[in-house]
Amino acid sequence: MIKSEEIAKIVGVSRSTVSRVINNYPNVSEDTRKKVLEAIEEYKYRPNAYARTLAGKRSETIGVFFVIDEAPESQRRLYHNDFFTTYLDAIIDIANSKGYYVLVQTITCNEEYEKIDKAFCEQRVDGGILIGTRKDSLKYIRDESICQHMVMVDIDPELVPTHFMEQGLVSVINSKDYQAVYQAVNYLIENGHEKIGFIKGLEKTLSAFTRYDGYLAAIRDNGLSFCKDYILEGDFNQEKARKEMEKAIQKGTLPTAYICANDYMAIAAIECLGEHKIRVPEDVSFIGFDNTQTGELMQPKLTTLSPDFFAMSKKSVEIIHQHLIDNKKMNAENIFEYDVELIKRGSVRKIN
Amino acid sequence: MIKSEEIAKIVGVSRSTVSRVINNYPNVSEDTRKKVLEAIEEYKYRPNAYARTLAGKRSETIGVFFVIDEAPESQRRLYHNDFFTTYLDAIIDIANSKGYYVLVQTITCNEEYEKIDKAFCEQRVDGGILIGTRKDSLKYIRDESICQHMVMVDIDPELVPTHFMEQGLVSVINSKDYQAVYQAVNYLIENGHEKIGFIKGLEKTLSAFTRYDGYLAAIRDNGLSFCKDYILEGDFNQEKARKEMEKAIQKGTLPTAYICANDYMAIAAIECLGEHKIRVPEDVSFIGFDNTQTGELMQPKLTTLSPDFFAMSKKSVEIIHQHLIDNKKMNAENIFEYDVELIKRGSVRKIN
DNA sequence: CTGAAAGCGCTTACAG
DNA sequence: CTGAAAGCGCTTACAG
Repeated sequence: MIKSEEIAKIVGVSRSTVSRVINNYPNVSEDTRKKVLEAIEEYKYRPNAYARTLAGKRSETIGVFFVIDEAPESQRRLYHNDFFTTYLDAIIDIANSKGYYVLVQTITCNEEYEKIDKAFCEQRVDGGILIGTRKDSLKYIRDESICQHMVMVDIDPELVPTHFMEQGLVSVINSKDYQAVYQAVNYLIENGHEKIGFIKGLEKTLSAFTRYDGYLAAIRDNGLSFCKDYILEGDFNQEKARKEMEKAIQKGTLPTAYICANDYMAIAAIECLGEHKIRVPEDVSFIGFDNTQTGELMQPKLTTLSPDFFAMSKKSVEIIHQHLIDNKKMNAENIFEYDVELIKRGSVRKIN
Repeated sequence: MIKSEEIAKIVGVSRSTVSRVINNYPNVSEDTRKKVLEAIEEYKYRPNAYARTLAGKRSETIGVFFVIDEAPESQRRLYHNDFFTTYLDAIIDIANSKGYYVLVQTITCNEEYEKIDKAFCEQRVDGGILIGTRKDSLKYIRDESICQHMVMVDIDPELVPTHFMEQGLVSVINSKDYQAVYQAVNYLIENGHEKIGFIKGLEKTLSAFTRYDGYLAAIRDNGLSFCKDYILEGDFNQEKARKEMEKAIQKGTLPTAYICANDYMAIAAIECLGEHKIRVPEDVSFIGFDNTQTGELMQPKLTTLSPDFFAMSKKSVEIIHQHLIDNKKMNAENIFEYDVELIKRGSVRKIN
């Protein structure tokens, strides 16, 4: 591997000058710059990233940390989650296109929040994106270290310590889940539904809470009576949703429509109903959340709430990029909320 | 951020000794080791990864390079591909559990193969996994640089230059797609099918070629006559599969069963048939490839060929891990092939 | 078992 | 506009 000193020797300049050319500094004569550039090209010289970083440059790397609850033996932990994969995909694309490397890590238990600190302390990453944040995430993050360029997705801004926010060290990106579900309830009401149920997500997450909250508010504001039997517990996974639906069927306490905290649970619930010859949307209508591919391919196609994952992940990268470029902290404006679209398909029926 | 020199001062030893403790070298007295460890713990000292690498240690990072054809604007490039996401997920999990970091990059055109070189040259990665390799990939990789610890997934070993293989620098991991499709054809024949069609994958990839090859061989070996009309062109994506199926329907040249180079195309084709009131499996039987979640959730559930992605990606990481630990090259044994399982579900019908 | 010194390959003030 | 020197925070022979 050729190094800057050798390039310098070849061209007949000092290492400093080679460095200036590499870093595109202005104080180099055009003639010298050209010669150096040619040598670099000819000898395929590539500056050692680690030496550069040690000497004061950035690592040009963004860390992506996924908080995952499932056991490490599970073969489909990231994969299983459309939210994660869409997000990760977009982050990689956008970060790559801006010249950043992406370092991905999973966090599967509280001790592993340590990994975030570690990545920052070891200077492996310039900024980080924390995804799938649990409510209690923040207390596992040390004040001093992490507080550089951090974007948190799906976390209640209230939970971010004030000094983090004030110093503009942490940004928060959320989708407007409350409004989304509120709108979904209204849509069902417009279609004649009055008995509207809800399948809940994993309690610990903001989105689970907010989605349910939107449901409750909409029910109340529309003067519908709250019925406990219409609420099914859930954790975003299919298994639990299926069991809860099974119970509801046995009890015979089905509403005419369900809103589900995600598509996967909707799909599982619909399957379960199908096994009992209860049909969607003829007997029960369904609205999911996340706009997964499967929801689009199934029959009937699943009506769902679609967050703009791409815009959100793009924003995540851009925030870090801006921080790094300007080398300054965020302004007051460090909470971003994105609209969620109601995608009307075949799983909701108009009733009388 | 505290550094080794300060730890040394606190404990009253030299930096060398601190370094020995960090690296778990044997030549340190138990007493000293203990004291150093305590100071490290107390002051939350973390060695700077970049300094360590520069001084001769490994970067402890594995690069994952995805070759993707779709345009950068596409919002579901990685995500869209179950093969990629499953693979990536498993790699991250396994690599993380062994203490490696994972750097992910996408390669969307020939020029971007450069990225692999760059990551290695800049010493950002110790080893690499190249996924979704096209037939002509290898010529874009420079001999000298890349030739360290590289695992290639889904590439014809014949195409790897002999000196790469001989020096044990590159390993190849494939699934037994030929045998898989061969078996699938037999399964269809057992179920009474004689008119068996095939929807092809993207020509440039090994798996597309091998899967089709397995089909051709099985047709021939079973004495069935090859019918050109039964073969639909494809590129692993739904759009093309749908169009081709539409054409076949218009021509009226449908076989009684199709094997598809992946599940996505099967799903698209089935949808297309459905729009023409042609039912699966009543009128046409289907076998997919990849065992996607969608295939499992649709009605009827898709019969499919399921590669062991998890085992394959695990092996990828383990190979690199072994290389790095032993610091030696691979033996003659550097081609690995994994069985593919036929998962029998509802999309194949027994006919007379 | 331990320490002083050189070195990893860059960047960055400092001088000129 | 350019170069010599110091420094980034580690590791690794070398001596003892």
